[in-house]
Amino acid sequence: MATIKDVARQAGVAISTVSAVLNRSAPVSQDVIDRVQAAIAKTGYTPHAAARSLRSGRSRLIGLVVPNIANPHFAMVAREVENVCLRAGYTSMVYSSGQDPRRESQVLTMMRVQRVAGLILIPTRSDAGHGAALIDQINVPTVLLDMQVEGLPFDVVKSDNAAAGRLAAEHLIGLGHKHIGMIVGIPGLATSDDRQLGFTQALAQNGLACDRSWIGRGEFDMEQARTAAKKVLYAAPRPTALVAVSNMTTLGVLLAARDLGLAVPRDLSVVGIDDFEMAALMDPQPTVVSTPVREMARASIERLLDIVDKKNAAPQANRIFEPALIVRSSTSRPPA
Amino acid sequence: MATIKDVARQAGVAISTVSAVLNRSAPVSQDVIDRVQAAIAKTGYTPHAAARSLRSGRSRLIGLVVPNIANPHFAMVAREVENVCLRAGYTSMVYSSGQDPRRESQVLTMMRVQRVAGLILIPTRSDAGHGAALIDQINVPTVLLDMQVEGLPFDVVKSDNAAAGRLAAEHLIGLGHKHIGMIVGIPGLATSDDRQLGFTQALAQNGLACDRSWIGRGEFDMEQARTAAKKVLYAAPRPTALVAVSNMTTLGVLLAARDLGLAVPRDLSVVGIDDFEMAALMDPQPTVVSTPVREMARASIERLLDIVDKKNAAPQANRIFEPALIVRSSTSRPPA
DNA sequence: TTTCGTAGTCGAAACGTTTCGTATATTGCA
DNA sequence: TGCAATATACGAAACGTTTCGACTACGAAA
Repeated sequence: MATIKDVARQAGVAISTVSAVLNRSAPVSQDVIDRVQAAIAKTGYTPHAAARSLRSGRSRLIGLVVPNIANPHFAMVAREVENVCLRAGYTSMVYSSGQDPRRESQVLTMMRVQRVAGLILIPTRSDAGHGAALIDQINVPTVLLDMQVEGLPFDVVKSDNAAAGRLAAEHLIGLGHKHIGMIVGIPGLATSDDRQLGFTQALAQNGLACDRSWIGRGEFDMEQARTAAKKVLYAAPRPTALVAVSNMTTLGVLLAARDLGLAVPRDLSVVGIDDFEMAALMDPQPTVVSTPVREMARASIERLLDIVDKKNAAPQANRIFEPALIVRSSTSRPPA
Repeated sequence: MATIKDVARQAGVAISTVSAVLNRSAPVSQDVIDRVQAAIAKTGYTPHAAARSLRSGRSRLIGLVVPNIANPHFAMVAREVENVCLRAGYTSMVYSSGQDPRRESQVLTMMRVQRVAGLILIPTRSDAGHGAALIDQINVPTVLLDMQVEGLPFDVVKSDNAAAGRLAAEHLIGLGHKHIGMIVGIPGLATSDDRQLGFTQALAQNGLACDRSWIGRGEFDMEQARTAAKKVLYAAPRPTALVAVSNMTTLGVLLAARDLGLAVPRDLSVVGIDDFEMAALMDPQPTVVSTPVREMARASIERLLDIVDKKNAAPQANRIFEPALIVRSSTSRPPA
């Protein structure tokens, strides 16, 4: 492949001059600019990112770590990040942590090997212990997406998760449900914990108790949520409504209801947190607390690039987005 | 950050010896190995991918270009590729072409700048003209996924698209439909063309004509497919069944039917090509010709790594996977 | 006319590795 | 005991850039 040296020879100028043209880093006469550009075209020169980043110490690579790229929710995040990066002359690099701290660590190492200039991280845990583990694995500007991690001093872009849980519960309470359960995710993960907290608070404020057996642990996975929901639905008395902590959880709950021959919403109301692109074509069409995924993704990458480009490196207040209830057909008044 | 130099100093050996330990590229005594490893642990050394790839001329980066990472179908592909790469010590880099040749070209340039060691490409067009344009943009081992491109000498991993179209049509014919239309994608794109070809052949073999007004162009996009399908469904006589060329197209068709107040499958049967993970929770549950996405993705990355690692660089016969019909509730006999 | 500042260009060093030829120590064998 | 062969370790060059100090012209100010 042609190198900057070939371009320089072809244009009859010094290597450093070509570099100056390429980076607009020093004044160059129009004549030379033209010759260099002609030489670039003629040689088919493509800059060598590795050489560039080795010498300059800056990589123009952005790492994105999501729980699972195959989950449409996170795929959407990846798409937004990709778009912003491409426009800004950065290259993004997406990897899945699989919600597993060990794999997360492996992925972070890879990101370090690649010397990414910045990181957007959806963490696998949010407790202080995990924060302590993460802190010496991360040595670049980072924005946390979806939740805070205790002990990590990075900017956070998230939605108001407690509000989401509250909204879901209040909707069901408003419909007259008294026996409301929830399928949560992984304890120690703020998205799950906060949503559960809001849920519990809403129940308490309305004088409702939540039986322990009505809380199931679904691990953000469809099949696990399905199993957990079935267990909850075997409880006596059986809850008449269930809140699902995430999109995959919602699918699991819906399948569990079907497994048990329960009609939604007649026998069981379900409200999910996080919306589905295909909601209109689902059966039932899920009532959902939706979160502005794209806006959040965009906010996080834009904030990150600001920091990386030194436009505004000072840590800022967390960006917190408001969730919104979307009522569809998976909820109704409880059976008489 | 610690460099190999720091490790060498700490271990009291030469830089080249550390390198030999790191890469097992020369015999080193056990004593030295131990000292080097201790030094690595102590200094927290992380290799510098850019320096490594600059010097060695090999990057251990794999590029993946898909139409749209936000489409769950392609997100699944990305996930498989990611997994295989991680296990093999490679790093993958996913980008979306947006089905737009200009953006595809931009993405390919980026991949060249990054000096990827190999490429998995789902092309935006498959005609000879596009092949000619691509050939001088690609200078690394490449595997084409989903379809061939005329004039490109690369290995191909795809499904039997004509068979998919045939399967879809034959299912509808078997149910007794006489008026069958199809919403296709972009002409000049083999996935679409071949599926349409199989579809047309099946009709012809069964003595059925396909009115031109029953073919709509949906561009692999939900909204465009919706519009195209509505137009087709305004035709007189209106088709009693529609085949949709892709997953997004199927969604568009289903929405179009709903827009026009047509019940599926009572008033209109629909069979899609490519399955949905959430099929069980859809209304109607789509009858579909499914394609082994994950297996294809895995086959393509494994083949690519074989080539890149020089294990087997000779071009091989295309890998062609067989599609399968999955009958659900979006198809039935035509209205009397 | 001299001096100074500035636009334009150049050359060489440096970034962190790998690679390869060379040097040294150790072993096996005559 | 001596010598070839082998096993280890080393040093320096090179990969393709960016960066920075130095040099040359030339026009403006004194």
